[in-house]
Amino acid sequence: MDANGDQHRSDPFADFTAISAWPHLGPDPDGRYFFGGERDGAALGEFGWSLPMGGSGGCGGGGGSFGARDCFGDVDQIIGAGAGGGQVSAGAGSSSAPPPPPRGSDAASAVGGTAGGDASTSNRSASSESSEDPPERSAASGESLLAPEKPNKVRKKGQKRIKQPRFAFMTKSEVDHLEDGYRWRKYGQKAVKNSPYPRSYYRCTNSKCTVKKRVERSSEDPAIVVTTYEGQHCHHSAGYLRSSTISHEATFGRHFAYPPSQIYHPTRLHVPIETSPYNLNTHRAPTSSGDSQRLLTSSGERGEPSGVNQLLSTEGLLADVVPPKMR
DNA sequence: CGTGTTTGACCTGCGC
DNA sequence: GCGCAGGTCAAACACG
Repeated sequence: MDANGDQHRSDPFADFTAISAWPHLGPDPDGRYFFGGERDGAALGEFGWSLPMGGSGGCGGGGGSFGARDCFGDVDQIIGAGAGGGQVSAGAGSSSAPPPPPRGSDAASAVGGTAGGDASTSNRSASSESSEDPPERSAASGESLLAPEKPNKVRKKGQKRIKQPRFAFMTKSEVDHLEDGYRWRKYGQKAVKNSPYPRSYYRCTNSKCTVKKRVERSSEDPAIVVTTYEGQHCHHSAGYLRSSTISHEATFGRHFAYPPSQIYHPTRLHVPIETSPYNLNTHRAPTSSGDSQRLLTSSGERGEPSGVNQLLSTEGLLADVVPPKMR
């Protein structure tokens, strides 16, 4: 509507510049939150994530750069050793190679990862709101994991929806919905203004988990998929395990309980993928700084072709809870 | 039958 | 207050 506010309005991440919900996280000099170093890993961990952060050490940098820690370096392999270059290896890397078991779980677990437990509660339905999923009470602890209140018509008037911690990253991929070990249920799709590509909304299928994610393609580069996660998983990726007798959670670590079918299935994740930092403020990967490249190189020179996601680096801009005003 | 997707309608926040 | 766009709901539908 307001042509003026189009930019802002269409910017799904415009509000990512708020205060951190995590005490151990701090803003970059420019006030933004990037994943870098252990603090970032911690942040991701709190999301129940162990995103590859690039090569080991030394990658941390000033504003915008995100350092990669060893713990995440391992993850790099998992997601896929970068083929270097920073540009997509369309068709490059053979995609059949199964990713090595993630070992970065220690970092994540150290952070608590999903251990936070009641980090999030269900907001899926009015019913869940009533009984066994009491509103978030961890806010007091500073985690700001506020109750995922029913964000719809059922929600009482005046009650504002509270944003949950979010982070985003962009990935070069042919597929929109990247596997991350969790089960997601698509609950909506909307056309995005100024973009020919729709935005899809997913919710974790775990009834007690309120994590959501939005997936959309960059209007600037259709090859790039921007994934935004919101909230924290209050469970492990057990959803997949139901169909698997193999506990990858036990094998790979809590944060990488990938189902065999997802990890090794050549037809599901064979598309070369490259994930790069995503500046939620600028909607761009900080390619100019070369951070991505460096990270990519540091983690990708293993030369291991990856059939799975090539998560080169993640500068998921940590977004976090912003003043309860978005809805 | 259970689970997931599609899609139009509806709600909400925000700028004007 | 209005209108737009983002976000969500929920019925219908598809699929294994």
